[in-house]
Amino acid sequence: MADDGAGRPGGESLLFLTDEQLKKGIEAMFFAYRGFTADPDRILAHYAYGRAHHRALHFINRAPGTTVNNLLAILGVTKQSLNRVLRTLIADGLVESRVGTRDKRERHLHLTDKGHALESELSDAQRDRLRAAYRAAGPEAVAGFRRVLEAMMEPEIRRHFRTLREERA
Amino acid sequence: MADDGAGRPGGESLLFLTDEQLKKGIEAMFFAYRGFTADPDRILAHYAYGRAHHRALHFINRAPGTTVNNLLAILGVTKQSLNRVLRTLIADGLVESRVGTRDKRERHLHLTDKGHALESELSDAQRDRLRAAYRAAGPEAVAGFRRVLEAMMEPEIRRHFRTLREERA
DNA sequence: GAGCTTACGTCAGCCTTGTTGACATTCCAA
DNA sequence: TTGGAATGTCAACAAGGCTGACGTAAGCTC
Repeated sequence: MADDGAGRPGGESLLFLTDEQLKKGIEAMFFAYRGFTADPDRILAHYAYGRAHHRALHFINRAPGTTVNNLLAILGVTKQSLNRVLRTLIADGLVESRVGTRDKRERHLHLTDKGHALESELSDAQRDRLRAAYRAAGPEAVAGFRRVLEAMMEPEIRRHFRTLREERA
Repeated sequence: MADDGAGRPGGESLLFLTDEQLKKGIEAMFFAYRGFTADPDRILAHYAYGRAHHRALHFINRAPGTTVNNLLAILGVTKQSLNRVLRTLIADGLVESRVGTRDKRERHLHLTDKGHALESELSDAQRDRLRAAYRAAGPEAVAGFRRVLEAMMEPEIRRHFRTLREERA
């Protein structure tokens, strides 16, 4: 460790950029992500669903009426992969697929009541963990957390992410 | 900027705990984690390895001479799953497995030169992304980022994580 | 020294979730 | 009318999780 010592004027301490600090950050991401998914994973196991189902439910809930192609782009998977998940969700009555009115090739996806119920259950668990973490870390930490996460995204996704934020303010 | 209004004495703004803010946090974690793994994933594809190999290389590098059981606990997978990965890494000459001296039942894992080379390649790419994100967000954001991530981990892992930190200061 | 426990490896089989490639259908738009 | 876009589906495959069972060597305990 050591090197790049104190805070110089105009250039704050760069200790947070040492390889050691960066490696700790990498590990923190790994471990935190595991914690982040642990609660929903436990719940999903009861229903014989997986993370892929959770993600689909989440984003359909966030953008009701979204098209399959849209969802594909957000989730970053192939249509075959998404279709498998979507098929079971539709068959199980959690998701409804409506043929588009303007463009009948498109399918607009909506959660049913049952779908909302599961989405809420998953969402509640995950929010509880995040809320606890936010509370423990404090509001300034949360702002920093969000800034770093945003900077870590692929540029195209970041644009999308920011768009979503504005829409919902 | 934006949200979380003023700081009241003793009890700062709690706007960062609204469901909407929490959902944005959840999405940020999802998208950021994808960015976080994107570069190593691309590199791994060249070598026909996957994320599991990366994780093994990372933690063996971090704790040279670690035992299989140790690694199992950190990675949170079964020994069968780890073994599959370890076997290929050993067969390909990236990892060396040495019989323990004190306890001959244990295998102590080390990276070979070749192993170090790949680990560095992966690590460099991932650190570059994190470094760029840190730089963009600033040192205070980084501190907050780390605090939230730590608070998000499972308690047992958090203890382990903090132990590692102390050892390396 | 006998017997239990631990650490590790391995075989077999299963699941989820990702991938490619090929192909059919529907329907908008030029 | 025809090309291309959006969607769905089939088949096959791979990575990387999992469980269960079994074997071996080594350490520990009585």
